[in-house]
Amino acid sequence: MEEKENIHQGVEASMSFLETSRKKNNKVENKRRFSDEQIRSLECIFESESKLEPRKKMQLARDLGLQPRQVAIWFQNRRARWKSKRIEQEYRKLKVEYDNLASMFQSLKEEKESLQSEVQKLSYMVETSHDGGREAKENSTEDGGSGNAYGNCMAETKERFSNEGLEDRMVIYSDDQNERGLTRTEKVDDRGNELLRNEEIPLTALEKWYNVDPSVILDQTCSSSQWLDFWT
DNA sequence: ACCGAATGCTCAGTTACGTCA
DNA sequence: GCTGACGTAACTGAGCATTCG
Repeated sequence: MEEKENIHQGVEASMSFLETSRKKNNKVENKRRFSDEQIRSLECIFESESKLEPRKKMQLARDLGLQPRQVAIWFQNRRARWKSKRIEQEYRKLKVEYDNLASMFQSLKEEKESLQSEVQKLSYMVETSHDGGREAKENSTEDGGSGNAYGNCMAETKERFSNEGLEDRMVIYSDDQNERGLTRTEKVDDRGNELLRNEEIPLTALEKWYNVDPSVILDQTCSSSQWLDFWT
């Protein structure tokens, strides 16, 4: 009963619309909104099919007391509204994903910076201990060749490092258990062991694990800013 | 088979009206 | 009552597919 009244109301609205809709310049003079019932029916059909076949359009127009053109325009506008809503939803979803990635990138960036400064610190420590070795070697020649154990050890190691590959360096340490190793052991007892444990091993380990020179890592990570620029 | 006009549909963009705070 | 924002019915023009002579 109420439904029929609604449709009747809609039909009346549509009829008055048709009678008075067009005047000068083809402009709509008295635009009427569709009734709730008309909208409900249109929405109901739109849910199952967003495009209407011509026959269905005619039938629906008859049922709702509208012109087929009005039904076609309603579907057209409804598709447009649906599309803009969908674009809005997709935008929101992408924004959330972007924000998550951006914050993940930020924390990775901070972690990278802290690791870089740690590597720099370690490099500095290694460098200063190498310099200390050279000083020690110089001192040892001065006191007649008997020498400073730490200085000899470091000077020898440094020299080998500059001439040989990483694998060779590892062999040197294992070979030191032979006759040469013995003399070294004697000498190394006071300071050398501590040095190797605390400073040399971390460096060689670092080089072995990454198979690169730490200073190169620093240079590369700092300079390869193409993708970094993208984010910042 | 090919061509061009007519027709009908969709879409993006725009206009204009109705409603509401 | 006036006004600006907003939602929406309707229009416009372009592009595309189909039909028909």
